[in-house]
Amino acid sequence: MQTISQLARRFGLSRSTLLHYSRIGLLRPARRTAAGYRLYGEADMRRLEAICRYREAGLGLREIQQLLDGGSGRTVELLERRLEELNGEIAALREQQRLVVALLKNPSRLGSARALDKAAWVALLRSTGLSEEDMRRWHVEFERLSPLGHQDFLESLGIPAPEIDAIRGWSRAARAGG
Amino acid sequence: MQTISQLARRFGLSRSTLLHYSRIGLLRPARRTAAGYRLYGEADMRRLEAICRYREAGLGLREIQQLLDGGSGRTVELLERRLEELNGEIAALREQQRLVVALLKNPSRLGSARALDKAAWVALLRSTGLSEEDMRRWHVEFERLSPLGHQDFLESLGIPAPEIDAIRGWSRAARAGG
DNA sequence: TTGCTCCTCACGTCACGTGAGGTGGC
DNA sequence: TTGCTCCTCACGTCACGTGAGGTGGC
Repeated sequence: MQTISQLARRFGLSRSTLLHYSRIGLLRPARRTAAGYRLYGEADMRRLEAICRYREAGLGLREIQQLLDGGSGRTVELLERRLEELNGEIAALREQQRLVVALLKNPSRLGSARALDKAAWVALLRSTGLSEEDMRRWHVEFERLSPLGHQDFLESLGIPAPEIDAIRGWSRAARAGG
Repeated sequence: MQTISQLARRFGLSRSTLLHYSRIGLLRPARRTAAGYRLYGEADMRRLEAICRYREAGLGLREIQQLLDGGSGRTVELLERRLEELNGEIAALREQQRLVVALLKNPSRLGSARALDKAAWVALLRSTGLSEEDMRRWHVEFERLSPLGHQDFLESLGIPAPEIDAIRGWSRAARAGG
């Protein structure tokens, strides 16, 4: 007979995994000591081996429980269903892969920020809770950290040159003054 | 301006998904009516488009929020990381597929582990008290003492060639490094 | 007034992980 | 007595789904 941590070590599992299996009734220890310590025996080890095999195949704990307790009548059926599930999951991940590659290849779709005009951008910032004063400070900070980036950004919004000059003007002034 | 259900229908999402995005601050409506109804505008729609694109690529909501709010500086980095994640996930599912097929092909393994395939061998070693780390060291030692014997042994377990190469690869590397 | 939409909690999902607070055993 | 192991709650994870109980708008 072995304690819960001994069994966990032997199978390369965590103690909390076995606690979990015990709670849900997937693997109940053969005995308990007077103090309530779980004691696992030979039959428990064999059951745990089977559990690990099915887990590695990606079956859910509830399915495994059905297989082990309800006889092996539905084993083949469950495994074949799992095989189809796996095909679907792999196909879905391949599709995601395709999308990520497409995004990496075509940077224009990366940021929708470039597509926003001034009004939309201001609305967006407001909708995230920024006040007029917050936006003013944001411009000042942008100008301080990256003057050229600030210029590019304002141009990308389609703001006319004189207004850009004005914005950058008071952004610099605020930094100097504050 | 549109209500939450109208926006959901337009994007093929559920109302509770948009409620969720609103709660976590990923997509906050531009306005609210006096009665508290959410009202979404143009900028919100553009943001939601971007959210959907990244979701289809499998990014987490927190990552998407960082991308949309924190600028596009880390976009490429995040997408490349996602690509690597996807490679790992697909490989893991393929391995599961292999295991399911093995179980279906060899019904004797469904019950108790009789044949010494990989799973049975690992279970055996584990039942003698070897941890994951112990087994790693055991492979390294085997590779050092008898590379060809190591190869033969792995083949006898029915392990596919790429996995054998991988195991022998890190076995050699560990020896060189340690 | 009837139906439909909207709102905000609050709990459930899946397989555990992570403390908190308390106790057994050498 | 010290240090280690064990125990049982109970909450967190991730992206929502699903009621419950109450209200706005045509």
